[in-house]
Amino acid sequence: MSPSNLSETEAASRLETTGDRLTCAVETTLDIIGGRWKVLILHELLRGVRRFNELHRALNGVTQKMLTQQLRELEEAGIVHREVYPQVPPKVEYSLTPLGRTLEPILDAMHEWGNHYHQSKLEQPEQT
Amino acid sequence: MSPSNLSETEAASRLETTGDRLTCAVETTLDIIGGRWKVLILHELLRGVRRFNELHRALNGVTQKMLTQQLRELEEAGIVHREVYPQVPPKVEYSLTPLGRTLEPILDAMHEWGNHYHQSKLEQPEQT
DNA sequence: TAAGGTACTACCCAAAAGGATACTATTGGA
DNA sequence: TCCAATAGTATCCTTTTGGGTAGTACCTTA
Repeated sequence: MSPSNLSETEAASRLETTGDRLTCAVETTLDIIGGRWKVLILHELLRGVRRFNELHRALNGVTQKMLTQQLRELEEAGIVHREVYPQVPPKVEYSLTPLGRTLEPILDAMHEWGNHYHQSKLEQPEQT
Repeated sequence: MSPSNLSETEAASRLETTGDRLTCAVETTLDIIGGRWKVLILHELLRGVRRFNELHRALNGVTQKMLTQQLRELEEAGIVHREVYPQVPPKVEYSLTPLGRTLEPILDAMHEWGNHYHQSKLEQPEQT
């Protein structure tokens, strides 16, 4: 269960060759940012620290339950940091961890491709 | 409903400012590659043309139904091309369209980040 | 005394995604 | 004659995901 005598790089790259899921590293990324609200949360947090209700207002349409749920998943993945201030009324601040911030290039690339895609769809709406 | 008198770039960038989904371009990308098997299919097709059964064998564990479904969605999005040879037994070849090939940098970035993530998890398995 | 704000949980429900199994048409080969 | 191979459908079922509503604790303000 532990990495034992493997070096860390060996252990990490083994995830690439073990079993039959050859691109599981891509799927790992997808697992983490693939939720319904995750990229929107990430987008907000890339701009700075946010309180729960700030996120709730920024992500028009999200329910409290969903927001909590997605934040917990991101927290568990080590992407966001949750800072609770023991005061009343409660105050909780969410921010990106250093690891979370490394997602920025991917978000950017996806943003760019999304635009590129819309563009190409406008140029050639359908091509059977 | 039609782009009418907007230039294409104007129309495309409007998707960024209209409504409350500010990062919808990122979500567009996620919609397209976010399926359970999509990135694996993309990974295979980035290496070359594949027949249905070749994909079926390469994606260990996928059912025919799921494979067909995901391929149809990718085809509809203009990402993959489906070439049917009218012969018996049937022969169908799947390949990436030029648009599909533009996804490669994103897949690469996600692959790299996934490895980076595994790496960091090995270094710091948990940090409450 | 009552309402309001914050950051949640608990419970229930609907829809979507994913999957197992069986079936199809056609022809070549044993 | 019967089986295998290809590229699928069709039908049913389970799991996951997403969401709505209500309720909670505590303090401040009116």
